Amino acid sequence: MNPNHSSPRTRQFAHRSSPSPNGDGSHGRKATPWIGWQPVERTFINELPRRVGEPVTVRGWVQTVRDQKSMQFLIVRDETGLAQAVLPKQDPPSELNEAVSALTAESAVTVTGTAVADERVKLGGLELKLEGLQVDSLAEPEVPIAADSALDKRIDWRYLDLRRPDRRLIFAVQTTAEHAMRELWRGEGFIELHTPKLMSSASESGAELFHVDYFDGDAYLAQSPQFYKQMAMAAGFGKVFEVGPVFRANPSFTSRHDTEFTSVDVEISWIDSHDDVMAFEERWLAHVLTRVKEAHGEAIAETFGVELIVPTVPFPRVSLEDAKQMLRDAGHEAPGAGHDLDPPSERALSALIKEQQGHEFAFVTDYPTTVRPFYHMRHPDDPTLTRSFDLLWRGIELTTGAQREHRYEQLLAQAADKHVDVDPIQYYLNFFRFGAPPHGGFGFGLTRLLMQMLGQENVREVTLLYRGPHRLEP
RNA sequence: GGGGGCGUAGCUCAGUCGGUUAGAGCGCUGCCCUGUCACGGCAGAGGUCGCGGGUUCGAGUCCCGUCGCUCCCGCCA
Repeated sequence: MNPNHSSPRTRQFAHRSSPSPNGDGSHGRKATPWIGWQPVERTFINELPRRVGEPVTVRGWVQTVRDQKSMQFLIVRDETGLAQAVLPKQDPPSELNEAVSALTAESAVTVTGTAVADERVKLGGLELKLEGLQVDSLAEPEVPIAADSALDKRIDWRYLDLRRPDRRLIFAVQTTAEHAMRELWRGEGFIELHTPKLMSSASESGAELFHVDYFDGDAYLAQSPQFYKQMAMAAGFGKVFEVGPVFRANPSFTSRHDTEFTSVDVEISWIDSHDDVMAFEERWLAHVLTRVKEAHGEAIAETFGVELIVPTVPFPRVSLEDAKQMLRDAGHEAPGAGHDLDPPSERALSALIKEQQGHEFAFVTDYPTTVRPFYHMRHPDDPTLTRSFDLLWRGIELTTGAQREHRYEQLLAQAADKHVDVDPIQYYLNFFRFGAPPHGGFGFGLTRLLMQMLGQENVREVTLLYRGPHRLEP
């Protein structure tokens, strides 16, 4: 990373030399001793209503301190919510009073007290009569980001940004979505793969490769598990999936690209055409969205203002050329023959289909060989077209899929036709020499799914730690 | 790789036609405040206006270069 980028942080810390409330410069370094009551078993904040009248221990972060003349209020946040602790001020102030006064926002604390119901408290109608406090780690005053800070700055301080409940929701949704994916895969006998991310050559995704030194030679980071999914087909695994990282060395500066992201990959044997792949994918996605809506639909609507619509199956399908005609008929520009849709056309097409058919998803099928890799199977009746598809959701490309060419001689012919150097990928071509089943599958961008699901405008918002051309930290 | 926009206090931003001592809100520090809950009140600290050069009596403002961020296109998921 370039030195200019990290200098603001360095400068910030250098300026933070003001004495801590402890007078020993110990901000964020060590826990203070217990004051007052020792802790009992930890209670999460969302369980407090069931513990009214009991002694409880709450552990979390200081959201706010309201230190008044005769009363102190402390708002504590844990991963389940917010709660208020209250402490009358003694004259002179008690040791506990002094400790509360010395707290800074975002400090990590453990508090003890009695949970009591009190209608005056707007925060859930209950509070903790504070009786003990330990500062597990005092935060420096003045955290470097706010809720409305620019995305890039928030990513600099991602762990602070992620303390916000709305950011946490993103990853709770991701967890539910992945779980639902696996639920369906497991129910249908899919096998999970973990394919290597170090490769000797490109996996033909069309994206640029990251080169790495590999002992005395060279290696590349995998752009896709494509070849290995197909190997699993040749191995007789039948149906497979993988959720894992892929690496793309494209200098892409957009809101929907990153250089490392989580790809969801599926491959299925003994299909008749790419229609079977699409039929699986739509059923699978409908299941995922059903589960996410069940678990988080309300929270997503409240937090992000987005209504999650569980799609009906089947999704609309339109061939690429028909899609272009639809666009032209509706008065939009569309790319010429032999070209893929550009992003504005994708957005316009999604909007058109939503308008005409009331559906947010759309499969665009039958791409010409000019825009697809050599291993996509071609139509028997029109060899200029492939048995392939993209899946659009709300104007964004979520998936590319296809039936693959499993016939060795035909595969060689298509490689020659596309001027692919077969020497470095002979190992891949070998997969098809000893009996390969007809098969197909798709690659699916997990971050793009989340972005669309939560109405976010940038994949960086829904990526735990974004990686881009100029971003390798934190 | 091509094009557009933006860089001013810790954060978010304003800054007129080039004019004297660069502002606001939030945050921070101190004091005050009988239950706050976006608490409130008073006071205060905090700025190499991204960086370098130029034009000018005078530059946050205009010009050139450069760095960074961002969005769009290309590429892709």
